[in-house]
Order: sequence, then C-alpha cells, then structure tokens
Amino acid sequence: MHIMMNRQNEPKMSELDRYPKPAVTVDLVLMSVQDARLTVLLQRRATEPFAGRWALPGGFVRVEESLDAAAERVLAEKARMQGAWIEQLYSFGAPHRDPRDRVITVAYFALLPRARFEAALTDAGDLTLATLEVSWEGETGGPVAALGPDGAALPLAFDHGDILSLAVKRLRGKLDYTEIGFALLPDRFTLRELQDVHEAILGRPLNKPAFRRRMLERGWLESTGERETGTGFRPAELYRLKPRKG
Amino acid sequence: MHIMMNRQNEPKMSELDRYPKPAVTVDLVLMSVQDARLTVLLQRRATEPFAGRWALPGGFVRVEESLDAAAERVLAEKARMQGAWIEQLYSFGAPHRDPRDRVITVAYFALLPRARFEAALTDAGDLTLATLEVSWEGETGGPVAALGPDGAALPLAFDHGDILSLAVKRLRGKLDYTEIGFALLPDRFTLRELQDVHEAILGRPLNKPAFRRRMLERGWLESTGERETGTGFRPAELYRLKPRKG
DNA sequence: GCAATAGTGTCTTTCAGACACTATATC
DNA sequence: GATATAGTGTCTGAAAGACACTATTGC
Repeated sequence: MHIMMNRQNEPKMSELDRYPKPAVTVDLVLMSVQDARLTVLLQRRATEPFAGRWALPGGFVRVEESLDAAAERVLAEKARMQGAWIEQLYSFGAPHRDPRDRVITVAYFALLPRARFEAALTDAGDLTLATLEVSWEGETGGPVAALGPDGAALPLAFDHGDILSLAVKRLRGKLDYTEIGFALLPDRFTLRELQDVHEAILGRPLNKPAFRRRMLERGWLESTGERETGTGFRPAELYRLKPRKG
Repeated sequence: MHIMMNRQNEPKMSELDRYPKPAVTVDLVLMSVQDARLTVLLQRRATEPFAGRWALPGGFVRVEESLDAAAERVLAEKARMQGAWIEQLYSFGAPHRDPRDRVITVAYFALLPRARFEAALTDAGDLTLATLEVSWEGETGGPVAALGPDGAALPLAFDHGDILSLAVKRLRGKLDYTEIGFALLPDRFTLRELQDVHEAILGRPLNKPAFRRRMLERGWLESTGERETGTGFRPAELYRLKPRKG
C-alpha cells in the first residue's frame, strides 16, 4: 500500500507522510428519555459491511473542521437536529473495527429532549429510536441492549455496541454532579420529571425527598412560579435551569 | 490539495478516499509523584514548529496498530518504559493545532512510580521531569503550569497545556473511586505514602484518620506484615494492593 | 526517657434513605 | 369530599472531618 500526496511544494516528504493514514470519523450516540426509558437514535445500514444492521449516525471528519464541529455537522445532516448537549465520549481505533479500511472513530454523545426528535423521525424511514435496556448492576451497569419498537434486540454494526455501553456508563457517571440531566428535559419541567429522567438513566428508583433536597440545594434550579395544567390532581410546580453563571 | 491512493484494485474510489485524511497521533501524559509533587515527563523539541519548547512524548498511530498499542509503543520508544498504568484521556483535533498539517491526537495518560523513571532520565538529555503546579481551586482545579528544575514555568508546544490540564483533572476525578493511585507507588508502601500521593494529586491536605479508614474499608489493600526500616522512629506497616479479583 | 511519627477512639457534622405525614389541585 | 399526586418534617444510619489521644520504634 502506497500513499502519494501533493503537499504544497515541500521539497521532501515530512514525517507526516511516511505512514499511511487512518480515516477519522465521528459517531454520535444521540440519546433521549421517553416514558421513563432511555432511548438512542439508530440508523439502519443499507450497504455492506453490516448491511441491515443498526449503526450510530456518523461521518468523516473534514480537514478544516474540528472534532466538535464534525459532531455538530453530523447531528445536523444525519439526524436533522441541532442545539443538542454534545460531548466527546471516547475514541475507538481497533485496527479492523471497520473491515474495509482503517477507520478511527471519535464517539460523541448528544442529548436532546424527546420532543426535539419528532421531526427527524417522521421524514427519514431508516432511523429508529431504540429503547436501551439497562440494568442497575452496581453503579455503572453491565452490557446494554438496544431494543426496537417490537421489543426485540437490534443487531448493531461495527463496535457500536461497545460505544453504546460506554455512553450509558459515562452518562450515569456524570448525571449527578453535572447539569447533564437537564439536557433531556424541556425548558420548564417539574421535579418529578427530573427524577424520572434520573431514574431512567440509572435504571433504579430514587428516594423522593432526598432527590428533591439535593436538586434544590445544588442551586441550579429556579422556580418559574407556574404550575402544570391538565393533571386531574394537584399540579406540580414548574422549574427551569438557571442561566449559566458568568 | 489532492490525494491519490493505490487501494488494492478497487474499481472505484470508496467514500473513505473522497476527503483528505488527517494524520493521527497519540500523545502521552506520563505522570509520577516525587517529594509530594505531581510530575510529568516532557521532551524538548529540537525542530520547528515550537523548537525549544516542551512537548509531551508522542508518535503516529500505525495502520495495523490499535490506539492503545500505539500508546504503549510510544511509552517504550520515547520514554524507554513499559508496564505503566495507561488510559485514554481525550482526543484533540482543532484544525490548526499543528501548524504544518492536520493532526488529530489521541491523548493518553500513563502513571508510573518515581523509581521507574530513573533509567529513562539519565540517558536521554532532551527529557525532563517537570513539576506540576496545581492548586486546589474547588474540586477539579484550574490551569496547570509545568515547572522546570529551576522552578521556572516551561513553555509548552502545541495544545499540550490543555492536554496537561485535562489529565490532572481526570486524574483527580478518578483518584478516589478507582485503584489509579496505586500505580504511582511501588509494590509495597505505607498508608502515609499513599496519602502523600493523594495529597500531591489533589493539591490539598487530607484528614488522616478518615483517609486510613476509607482506604482500609475499600478492601483493596492487604497487609504484608512487614514494616519500614531505617526511619529513626516508629516504622509504618507496609501494605500491598490485593491481586485483582477474577 | 526523648523525639518523632504511626495508628486509634470518639465526638461532631453532614447528608442520604425511609416513611409517614400534610397540602392542594381536579372532579 | 374523594382521589391522586405534590411536597415536607423528621428519624435513622453511614461516613467524613476534627482533634486529641495512645503506641512504638531508634536513639
């Protein structure tokens, strides 16, 4: 295998060109919470390799684009969404993770409230919102299965199962010392909705008074003074995330 | 800019070849603790760009090599060490972080006890063990400065200052719920030495009885029955890390 | 016995879990 | 007032911080 490049009139090959280069992609673990379940956006592969299996949306990193920018672009192009909470997860680079060529992928996770998924899901038939089956299993959880609408496990392409597991693990780890959980909720939400999100991610029930105490003492929330409507019982107070300091 | 590649007799260009590829490197944040100070191995750059400035040891990822394997190889080649605790940190890919070409680097941190550094430091003159000046500053710390033997801050190459800051932050975050701290100690160590390592990394003093209680209750340690020698006062008990379960 | 650090007993403080209780909306 | 959930008061228990105390070695 040989590589030849036109580099701008350099007299000799620099060290950068001595070895063949891997391709670099970004893959997106685009998660949400619906009906107390953690979900992830998957795309059905039409072509080999792994035709028919389900993959995370991804794309190549362009030469003039940062990794974060590539992730944002993939979010916009493949999932037709923007403005998600987006964060680098980990880089996967086993030599034959893509059987065709050497491809290193930088995985990102992206979080959006469920309502923001609607548009993307209706107009592209190869996308699905899979439910993630996660058990508690001592703090960071075990393996993760992605279930289709019929409840059957979806076969995943490449090493995307590993990426998914790590995304859930990372999400769990950051949940209660960062503001990450709020990215899965609309602007105004009740404390119960917030607790539901946390329980869905952790895969276990939480103590209500303790949860409310902790969240309110963090100082991240402010009351809107408004309440839910149409509940049929006592409506809960609506909170919002305080604008970021600084 | 144009790229031409000989790919093994494929009839047409695959998507993988449509765009120019970035180069991919690994950079190593090789840390240790000496005299209650966190230290990092830096290498003085002899050539442009950033000639004379200090850089993390790094190298290109080869096509048949995983990212982890590349990090291990760089550890062996550039730092003449092996067997370190090694862990992927983050990938850095701003378009012009290397002014010559597009280079994406996957940063790793590696931890070794101080004694293991001796060989590498004596026979290569372009390496130095810089002291990291880290303040406590609320949990994860602020910016990090690398100080030379004379106490002056060393100017760093590329975005290696950012990588260094993130490495310290990550190390702090993982310190007390993983066994990572033991990677900086010899096989047998006293609880005071362990506490010194933790204090050096966190940049703040810890409570002795609470620290001892926590460490012993974790179940990670076992007593060797031996004691320090040559102290001039009551010698401390030597502990070792229990063999990993499973 | 003195010096110096190893190692511990125990009180206080903090915070999460448990659980029952009160509050308040719709109907 | 019945119902269903919102929201709270308070007890308990686990674990960290503080601080003083005892233990043990070399000299």
